[in-house]
Amino acid sequence: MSHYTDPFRGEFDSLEEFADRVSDVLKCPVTIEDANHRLIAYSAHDDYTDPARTATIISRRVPEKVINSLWKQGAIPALLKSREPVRVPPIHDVGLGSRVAVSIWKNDEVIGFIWVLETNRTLSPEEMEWLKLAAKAAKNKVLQLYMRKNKKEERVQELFWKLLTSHIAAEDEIRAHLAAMQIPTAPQFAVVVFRFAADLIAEMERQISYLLQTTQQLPLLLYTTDGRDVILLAAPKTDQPLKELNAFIESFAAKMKERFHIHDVQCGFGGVYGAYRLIEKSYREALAVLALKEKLGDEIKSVYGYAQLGIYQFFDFLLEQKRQGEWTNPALTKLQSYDQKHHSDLVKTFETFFDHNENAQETADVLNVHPNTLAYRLKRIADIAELDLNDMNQKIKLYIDIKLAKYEARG
Amino acid sequence: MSHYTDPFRGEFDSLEEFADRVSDVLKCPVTIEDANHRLIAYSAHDDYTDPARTATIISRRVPEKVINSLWKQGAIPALLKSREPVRVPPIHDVGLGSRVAVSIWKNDEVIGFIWVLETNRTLSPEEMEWLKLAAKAAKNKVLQLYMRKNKKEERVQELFWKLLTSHIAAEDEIRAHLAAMQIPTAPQFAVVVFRFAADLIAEMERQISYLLQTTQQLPLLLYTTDGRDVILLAAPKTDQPLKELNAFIESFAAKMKERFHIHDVQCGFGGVYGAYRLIEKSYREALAVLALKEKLGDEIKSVYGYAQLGIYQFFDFLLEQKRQGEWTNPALTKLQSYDQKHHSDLVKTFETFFDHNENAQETADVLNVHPNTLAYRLKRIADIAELDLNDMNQKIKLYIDIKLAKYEARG
DNA sequence: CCGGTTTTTGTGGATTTCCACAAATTCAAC
DNA sequence: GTTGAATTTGTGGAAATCCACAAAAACCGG
Repeated sequence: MSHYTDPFRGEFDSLEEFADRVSDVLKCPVTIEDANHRLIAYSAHDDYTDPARTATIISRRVPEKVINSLWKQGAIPALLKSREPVRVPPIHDVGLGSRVAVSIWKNDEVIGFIWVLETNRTLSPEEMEWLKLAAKAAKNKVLQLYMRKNKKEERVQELFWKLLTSHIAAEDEIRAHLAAMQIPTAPQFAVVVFRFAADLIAEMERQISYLLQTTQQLPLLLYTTDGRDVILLAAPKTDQPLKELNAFIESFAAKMKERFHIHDVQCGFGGVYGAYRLIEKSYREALAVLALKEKLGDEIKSVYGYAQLGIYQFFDFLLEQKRQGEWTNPALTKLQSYDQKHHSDLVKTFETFFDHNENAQETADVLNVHPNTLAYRLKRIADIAELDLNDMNQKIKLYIDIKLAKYEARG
Repeated sequence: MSHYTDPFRGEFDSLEEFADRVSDVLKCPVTIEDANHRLIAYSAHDDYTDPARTATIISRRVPEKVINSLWKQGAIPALLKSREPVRVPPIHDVGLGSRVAVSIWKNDEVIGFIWVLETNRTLSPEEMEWLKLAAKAAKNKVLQLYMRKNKKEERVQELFWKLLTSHIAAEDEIRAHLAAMQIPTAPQFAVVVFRFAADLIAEMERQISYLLQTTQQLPLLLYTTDGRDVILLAAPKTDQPLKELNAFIESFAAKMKERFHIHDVQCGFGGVYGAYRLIEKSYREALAVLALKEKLGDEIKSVYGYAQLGIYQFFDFLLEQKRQGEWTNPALTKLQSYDQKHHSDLVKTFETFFDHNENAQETADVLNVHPNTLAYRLKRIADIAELDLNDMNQKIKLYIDIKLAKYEARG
């Protein structure tokens, strides 16, 4: 244990062997992860591990909730900033015992981590120094994996683009390709597109990739980028795929903001399908959502899925129709001219009423008027526009025409 | 007063003179009407007339409510069947005193009526015979008017067709033509089309024309026919034109049924416009309503106006889109397959719910289920289709897709 | 036929809506 | 300014909705 010997010098056949060596030296269980918290290797001769480590080994990746708490607690940010070992106090919530970690660097990029679980002892400062040496020694081995993975990823991305552009039509062929690349199949999937404010630079892409890799909410089969867009093939597991996808997107956006201070992420996803040849359709739909968001802004702020676009799905068609034919809604025209003449807000009232699901209370609150006022205005609208408020059909038409007018104005 | 003199032999300059003569002979006020109850002439030297006669003379036509009661009471049907005079007892509701009437015939067609108001005397049988002679004597004079009017009508119809087909574009020119034919202008109008079960034969056309002529609910500017269709240019007077038009159509259909036993009359009307060049558009819209009715049947049974078609206005367009693109609503698909598998009625439930304006009570009644059942099903629908029941947008989309599927199935 | 799930119906009470009417306020035009 | 119409707000009671819970009833696979 003198400071001029490097216990990690020499060749190791595998990272497993290396992990065992580190474990031997430090007399603690050791795990080695890549930059995305995927398990690369772990020491085998340990009598005790905490639940977090067990789970990591079982699933070959660090559980998301553990990663989350390590972010919150500050360990991961620290590891990403410095080459010094970091001690993490126990976090009982997620079954994490006390441990020490160090990041593995290649130039100025983190490519992995070594974790040392302090089972019933505490590493001495000297041992901490050794850990630093271990991180340096691990670099080359980890890098090899990293390179190999990147190579594979390139080929996979190429396949993804073929799917996104419908360059392979035969379902069998697609299945074969996926199998060859060890990409799991899934009964249903959808294309998700995140669109950032500017073209993606390497640094940012790494952060995004990191976030996606560590997400375990829903399996991500394929991944690629295109200018400002990050494109994913996500495979929801339950029979409520839309909920899953929405939750995933919300959490992704939240993490982007909180960890990397990146706001301004738009997102859309297409239909959930079960046939691979429909990937292209799902992609088109995802792009359609984003295009609509650009136009409509707030109107559909919290909508991500094409399926949830509702009537906006066919707004492009309608607008085209409207522009070529003489499409007028006399009812709307009357209301508009009434509004103009009397400085009233009938159109907006109706729109808001429908925006809030015909809920009187809610609408009145939003408009800052008495519920009776709302009722009065609706009656007025019915009179002026000769609209039968009991006829959903007519109401829908008016609503669509109002939205369409807005859409047209911006479009 | 002997039976071998005809007091109406000889020449009369005008029908007015003739009316006076009849009045002199029978010692009662006399009015002469054409087949459509328009006033042609009336005797002048009368000291007493009842309110019905006064109104007739003022407006130069028999008030509609009087016509109605004469139909109900049976006088007009009798006059149309026989050449014998008919005595009508007083009908106080409409200000009608006791009177005797006879129809004026040309071949086997009624071309007018002579009315004799029995002010303070009752016609004797012999006087009734004289009245028959008067009817015969009036024939030629009335016929002249009738011919002249028909000639004019032909030219007017020609003009109407020009308008219906947009053969005259300049507003001024149209206005000039109308003025030349003494057709009143109107600030707003719409094209109404009645479509009968079969091509119109002369007899039926006469009945229709009669009904339209005697309608005073709303001014009818122009009239023509085309195969099974009767085409009108109607000019609503109020600022609730749709209500007027609907009422007119309902009452027309009711009278058709009740007086002439003609069912199976479809009807549609186009938009209400103020510019003559839009007559063609209104006509196209009226035809669109009829075409949709053919397809959708019950769905829009009680809708006549294009404006009230609501979402169906753009169904043709949507259908086209649906057919060429891959337009699927996964939510609907899921519901349908659920229905199939479990023999349930989720789609129909949702549709009915919306058909009845999202009214729980009403819908439950129509479906013959407990309101709680309805609530349960809706929650189930939300789960299965991943539909947010608080999001009007999504609900509308589903509703439209349901209707569109129906429409497609029939179209 | 059983056992479990899904669906339907029932109950009761808190909450909300609906409606009619009236008072107060605003607005516009004379 | 005044006047009258249009609009907003307030009030109260009947009706409807919402919700949670529970008991039936129907359905389904073994």
